[in-house]
Amino acid sequence: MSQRAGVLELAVLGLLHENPMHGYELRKRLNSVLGAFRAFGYGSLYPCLKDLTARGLITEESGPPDPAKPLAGRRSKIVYRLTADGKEYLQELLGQSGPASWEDDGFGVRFAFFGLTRADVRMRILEGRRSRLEERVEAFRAALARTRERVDSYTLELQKHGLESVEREVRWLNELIASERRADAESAAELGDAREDGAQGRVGLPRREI
Amino acid sequence: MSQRAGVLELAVLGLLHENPMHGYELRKRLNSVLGAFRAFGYGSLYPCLKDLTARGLITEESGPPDPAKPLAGRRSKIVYRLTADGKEYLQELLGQSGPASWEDDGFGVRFAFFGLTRADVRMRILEGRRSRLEERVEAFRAALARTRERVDSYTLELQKHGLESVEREVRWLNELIASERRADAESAAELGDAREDGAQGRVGLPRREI
DNA sequence: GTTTTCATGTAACCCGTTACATGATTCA
DNA sequence: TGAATCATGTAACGGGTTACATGAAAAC
Repeated sequence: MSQRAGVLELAVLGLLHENPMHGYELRKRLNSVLGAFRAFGYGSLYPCLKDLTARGLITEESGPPDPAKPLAGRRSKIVYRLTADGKEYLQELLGQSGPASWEDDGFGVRFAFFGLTRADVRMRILEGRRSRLEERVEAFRAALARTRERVDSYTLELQKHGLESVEREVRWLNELIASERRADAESAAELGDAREDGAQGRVGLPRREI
Repeated sequence: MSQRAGVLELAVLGLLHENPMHGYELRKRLNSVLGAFRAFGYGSLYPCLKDLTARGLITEESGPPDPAKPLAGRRSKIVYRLTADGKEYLQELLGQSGPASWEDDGFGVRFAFFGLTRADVRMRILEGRRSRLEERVEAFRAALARTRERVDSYTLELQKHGLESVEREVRWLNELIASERRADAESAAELGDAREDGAQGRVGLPRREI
């Protein structure tokens, strides 16, 4: 149980945790938050919502009584809301930090909800991804060294671009990890020693201007 | 007909065009050439080979004719080789330049075989991908402008990293396109005006040292 | 009053994955 | 001799896409 991964499922629960929404809006938020990483269509979303409803993790509510239009509340929209069980389940998902959370599929979504994730789990995921990417860099380097002559310029160019992309992400992760460590140290200092580890919501990013 | 996309199929045909191989080696080449972009397992590869064989696009050959091969021994089980039909079909696939060739899935493989692709098709694919990415940049920018306040630092950082990644690929594409144009112009000049357009194998990349 | 966007679905399909299973060869 | 790698498969499943279908509200 609880082993059905489903990037979409996590994303839906995570977004609904912020606030209740209806399907259409959910999908937009989904594709804007996750941006380049994944794009879901209605064909995936609505069945997923049905499923989550059936499992009691979310509820379907007919549209809210419109304050501007008191009479004859239009019920066309269906607003989905996390149940208590849903919150619990989400928290359980966010507590996991296996390979699924740092592979290409999955990492983006997990990262997007780092704000709801325990600091130690965040760290494990970041480090997991980094070492995953480092493996990949290694493989790339090996491939470049191996094929050096036989391969045409296009393949070569593709591999170089790939390598640089991965290296870039590694640097990004390094910054993030350093940032997390810094924030950890700071909050430890501030709180004397009585700090509790499970604190949520703390964000220790470089914080350049938006 | 010929509408079954299949990244894997194209990759297999493309690799077998270079030289015949057996499955295991094919898979390694696959994952080294395509590197970060995709990773196939045997569970996909062998059924695909079966299918291609059934369609007469490749042939299965049992081990090499001469058993006396002590040095450089590569005694393998089943060697797959492109048939004439297979070559034709590959060429047909490489002639197409629809969305499938510039979406995330597909572009990498198409690019890897640009050496076998007509110059005009290459250009259409590069430009197609660029405009696809530019749409995405636009979407990102809009998202960043829209959510500016409501979103936590992690989501923001994710979006920024995503945006930068895409912008980086756009720059890469710009270089490639410029390079192709340059090469086009050069070969036109060299050949007077009698140049034929369908020339293959010309590669006009920046050509820094390997 | 017509087009666009919002909004909700469904059914079929597809490409590939996961997990499993097996044996042959090479290397320590 | 035993472990690692090479080498070839298969069955079941799965998460998501595509294409289709529908209708209400908003914008023009």
